[in-house]
Amino acid sequence: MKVVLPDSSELELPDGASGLDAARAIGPKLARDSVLARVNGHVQDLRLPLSGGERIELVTIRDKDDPDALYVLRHSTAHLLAEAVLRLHPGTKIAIGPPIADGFYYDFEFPEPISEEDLSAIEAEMRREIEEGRTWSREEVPREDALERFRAESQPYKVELASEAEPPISLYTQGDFTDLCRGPHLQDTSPIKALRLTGLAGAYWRGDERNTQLTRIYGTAFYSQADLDAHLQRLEQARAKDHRRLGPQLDLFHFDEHSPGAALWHPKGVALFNALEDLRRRENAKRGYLEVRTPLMWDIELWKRSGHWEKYHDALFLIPHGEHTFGLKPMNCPGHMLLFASKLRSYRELPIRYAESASLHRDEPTGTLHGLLRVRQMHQDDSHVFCTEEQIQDEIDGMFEFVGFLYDRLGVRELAHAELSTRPESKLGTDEQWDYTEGVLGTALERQGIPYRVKEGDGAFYGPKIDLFMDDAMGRPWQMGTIQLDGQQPARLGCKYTGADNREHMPWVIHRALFGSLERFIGILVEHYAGDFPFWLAPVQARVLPVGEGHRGPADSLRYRLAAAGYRADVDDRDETLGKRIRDAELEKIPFVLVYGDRESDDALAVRERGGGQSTRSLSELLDSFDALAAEAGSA
RNA sequence: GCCGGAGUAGCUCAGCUGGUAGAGCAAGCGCCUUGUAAGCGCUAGGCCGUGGGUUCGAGUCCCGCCUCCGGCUCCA
Repeated sequence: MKVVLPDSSELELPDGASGLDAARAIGPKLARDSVLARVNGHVQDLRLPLSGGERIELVTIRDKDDPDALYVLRHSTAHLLAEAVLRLHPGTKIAIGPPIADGFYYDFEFPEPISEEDLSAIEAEMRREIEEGRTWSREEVPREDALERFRAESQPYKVELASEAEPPISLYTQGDFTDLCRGPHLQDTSPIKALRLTGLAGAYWRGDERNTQLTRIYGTAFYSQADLDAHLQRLEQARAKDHRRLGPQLDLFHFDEHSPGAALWHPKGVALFNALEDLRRRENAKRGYLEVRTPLMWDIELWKRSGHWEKYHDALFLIPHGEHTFGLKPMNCPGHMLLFASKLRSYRELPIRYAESASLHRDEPTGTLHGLLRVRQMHQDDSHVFCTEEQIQDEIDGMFEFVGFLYDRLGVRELAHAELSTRPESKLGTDEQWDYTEGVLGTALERQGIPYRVKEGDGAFYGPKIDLFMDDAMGRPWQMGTIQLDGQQPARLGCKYTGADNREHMPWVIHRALFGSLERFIGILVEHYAGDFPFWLAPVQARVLPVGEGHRGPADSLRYRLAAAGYRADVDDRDETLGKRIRDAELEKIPFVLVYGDRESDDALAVRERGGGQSTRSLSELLDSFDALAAEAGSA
């Protein structure tokens, strides 16, 4: 048979030859260095037979940045981990051990609990295995053989997996350790040049909290020590962008243990917050949104009527009050429904777009709080659009235009990806309604070309939704904006309008938040810019530094004239050297520093830009450039 | 909520096997009178997260709780 190589040449091989045989036919070095075969674009274990006509590519240890090459390396390292764990902790039950984005993990049920201190011994054992050398062999067996084997070894999780796996069932063995595994795997341990166990965590079997909690060990591996070092350095750099570190450091906000999950916003943080709020308010107004305010606290009877109580009452902060119980609102929708329903509406009024950014409270589980990214008190740029069925598509399209506008202004478009969630098991409404609404959202996403995946059954109980996500500095995804269609809640809360046919109709409601939680959005912005905000967002846009004591008066006057022109400016007149104050301004990432001494006047200001560029400009020139910078960011 | 880890001065951290708590930066005061990324000196500052226990004696050992960190689950 013949197979096709990447350079389009053909290679003649005996029938049934494997990827490894192909490598051998080309050269001994290639055979030694190959880690997997890519056959017609799909990864395949080197040991598996090829078929005539296939396009094959051999991935080697030199392809050290190839994701597939890293996957196979880490997958094999995970097997070494399991071998080491079984040797050091006999009686451990092994579950699954896949490669993941930056490494691998393996889930175990240990006979005795282990702690992080045990990891170094396990890691040393893995190193010993590599030093000794291990070769992987692959075999395919009937299901019954696999079941028997894992029963004999008292490995219940493997028995469960083997009983569900698609035949042929493949087993990989290195040393005296055999694992049920689809592969592919390395030929032997020699390419594993650097490894590290990075962490320990609880993880539920099959991701279901009703199941046993297993112990997950995380690790990573590379083809060279330098690559591991570079990886660890990248992590260090990402940690330096952590908003939980930068926030207090830049004097934006902090948290106090007496109100977990609720930020204390400092003046500079509020400046940032308000810059976003101003943008939101201005752009909402341009698009016909009407700002409203509804109560913070409601009798829980309202949540029972809206349908939220049944599913979400655990997350409500409750306040007993006489015969009644009130709850802090976790969302604005019922209030907006009541506002709409407060009088008879005509189809001529639609669409009505209510917007509100009130404080919302949700009693999130303790273990889930995470700086500004997961809080208990937050503010959404929330809105509810009441419209007819014919208006839905236009409204949705308008929202996506709005999202694109905001992302471009804030420079975060490339961070965004989306999910479309369809009908859940427990839901309100008929299948026909769900067919329609899911279709509308899917169409809108495709028109916008936003990358997305479908999550079957993950919709809200009242309608399908689109969730917009962004990744933090560590690469963890967070849900930001959301757009949800709702044909149920308006009915429950008595929303209706009179149509052109003079009959009563139910409006559709589109729930939407584009930033999502302002808190979370600011957290992402801080990490994205590492605190180096664009001029229009910077909490302090300009700082005036009087050279000597005698320059305090003119420096103050300059600062107030900048403020009068609408810019956030302050003065640093501490008794410190100029060099020290410039250094501090740089560390605070202030875009403009104005040194003011004997040589300066309104006609000649000494301007230093963030990072060090210096120039001399008149005050009016400076204000012109401020105006230009602000306008560029959509702030005008 | 679950698993593992951590909590010492405003911040970053040191404090070995139990014996009366330390540094740098920041702060206050003084000197210097400053020209584009750290001037010098002095001073002050700590229910060692919190409640209990063991001990002659606990920052240090044990238990509960709180908060935070890494994950898991959840997230209208």
